[in-house]
Amino acid sequence: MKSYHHGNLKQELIDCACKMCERDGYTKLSIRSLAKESNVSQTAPYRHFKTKEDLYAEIAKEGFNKLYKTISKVKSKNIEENLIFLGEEYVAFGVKNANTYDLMFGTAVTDFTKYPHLFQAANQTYHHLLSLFSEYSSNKDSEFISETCIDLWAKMHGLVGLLRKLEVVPSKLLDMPDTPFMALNSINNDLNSYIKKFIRATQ
Amino acid sequence: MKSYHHGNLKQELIDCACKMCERDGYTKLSIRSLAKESNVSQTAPYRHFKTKEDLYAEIAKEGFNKLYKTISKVKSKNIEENLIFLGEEYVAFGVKNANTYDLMFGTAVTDFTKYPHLFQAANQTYHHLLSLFSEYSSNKDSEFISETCIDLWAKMHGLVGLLRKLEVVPSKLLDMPDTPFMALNSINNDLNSYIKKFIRATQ
DNA sequence: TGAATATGTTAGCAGTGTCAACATTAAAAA
DNA sequence: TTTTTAATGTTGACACTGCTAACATATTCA
Repeated sequence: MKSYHHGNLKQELIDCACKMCERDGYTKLSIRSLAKESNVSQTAPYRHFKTKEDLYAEIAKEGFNKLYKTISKVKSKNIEENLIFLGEEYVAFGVKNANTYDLMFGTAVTDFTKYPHLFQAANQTYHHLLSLFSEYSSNKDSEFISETCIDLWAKMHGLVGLLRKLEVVPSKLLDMPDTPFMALNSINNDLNSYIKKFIRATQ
Repeated sequence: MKSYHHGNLKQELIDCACKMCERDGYTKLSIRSLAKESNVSQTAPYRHFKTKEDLYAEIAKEGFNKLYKTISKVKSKNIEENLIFLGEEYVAFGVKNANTYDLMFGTAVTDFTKYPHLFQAANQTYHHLLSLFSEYSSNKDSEFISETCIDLWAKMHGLVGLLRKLEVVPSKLLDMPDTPFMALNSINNDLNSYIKKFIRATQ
C-alpha cells in the first residue's frame, strides 16, 4: 500500500538520479523522467531540489564520495604503491563513471561553494591525495607538496579526459599512426607503468 | 532589401553560434535563439545542420582551427621557447574560450570521426605539438615522442580543467590553505615557470 | 524554357524546467 | 488531546526546446 507521503523521497530521488545519470548522461536526465522512474508526480522533486543544478550538485557530491571511497580503499605498507594505486583507481573511476565525472568536474555545477556538502566531499578527496603524497615525498615543504598534488591531479584529470575520447572512436583508428589515438591506446594498455612513471617523476 | 534566399546563411549561422556559445555556454545555445539572432525563421538552420550535434561539431571545428592558429603563431628560433609558448597559449586558450573548449573536448560531440572536418582540425593541432616536440626532444624514438606528446597534452588539458574551477570560486577562498584553490592559484600566477618546468621534465 | 534541387517559411508535436494553486499528512503548539 | 502550522505531495499551466511535415520561393542545369 502506498501512502501519500513517501517518507524518504529525497534520498531515493538522488539514488535514482545517480543511476540514470550514469546510464544516460546528465544531459538526458530530466526531472520529469526522474519523477516518472521514481513513481511520483512530475513536480514532486521540486520539494527537494529548487533547481536542476541543485540536483546535479547532489549527484556530483555522491560522485566525490564514491571516488573518495575508491581511492582510499587500500592501505598497503608501501606508500609509493598506495600512490600508484590511487592514480590507477582515479583514472579508472573517471573512465568507468564518465557521466558522473562530467558532473563532478564539468560546468553544469559552476560554483561548488554554493553547495557546502559538495564542496566538502570534493575537498576530502583532495586532502587524501595531499596527505598520501606528503607522506611519500622527501621534500616536506608544504608549498611544494600542494603544488605537486595539483600537478598529479591535473595529469590524472587530463588523462581521463583524453582516454574517454578513445572509447567512442572506431577501433580501426587505434592503429592509425597519424592520430593521437594510437599513443593514447598504448598508454591505456599499460596504464600501471605509465602512472608509476609520472608519480616517480615528482617526489 | 532582404531577399528570400540568404546567400551565405550557413557560415553566418556558424559564426553567430560560435559567438553565442562562447558568450552563454553551449547548453544555453538553442537553435531557435540562433535563428532569431540571425533574423531567419526557427527552422532555417535545419537546412544546414541536420541535428544540434552537427551544429556543435561546427563550433568545435572552428574552435580547433582557432586553437591551431593560436599555438602555431610564433616561430622563435629557440625550440624550447616555442614549446613553452605553445603550452602557455594552449592553457590560456582553454581558460579564455572555456565554453568553446567544452565543446571541443566534452561529450556533446561524441565521435569526432563522424565529422571529418572536425577530426581533421583536431588532428592538425595534435600534429603541430608532435612536430614541435620531436624537434625539441633528444630522444627520437617515435613511440616515445607520441606518448610524451599525449603526456604533455594531458597535463595542459587537465590544468585547463582545474584552472577553470578557480574562476568561479569566491576570491576569499583563494587564500584558504585547506582547499586546492590556493595551490591552483599560485600555479596560475606563475604559469610560465610552471609550464617551463613540466616541459623540461620530459625531453 | 522547364524540371529538379536547394533553401527558405509556417504550423505543429512531444518533451522540458519551473511556477502557482490546491490536497494531504506529519510535526509542533495550544 | 486538539488545533495550528509546516512539510510534502498532486494538478494544471506557461514559455521554451529539438525536430518534422507541408508548403513557398529561388537557383541550377538539362
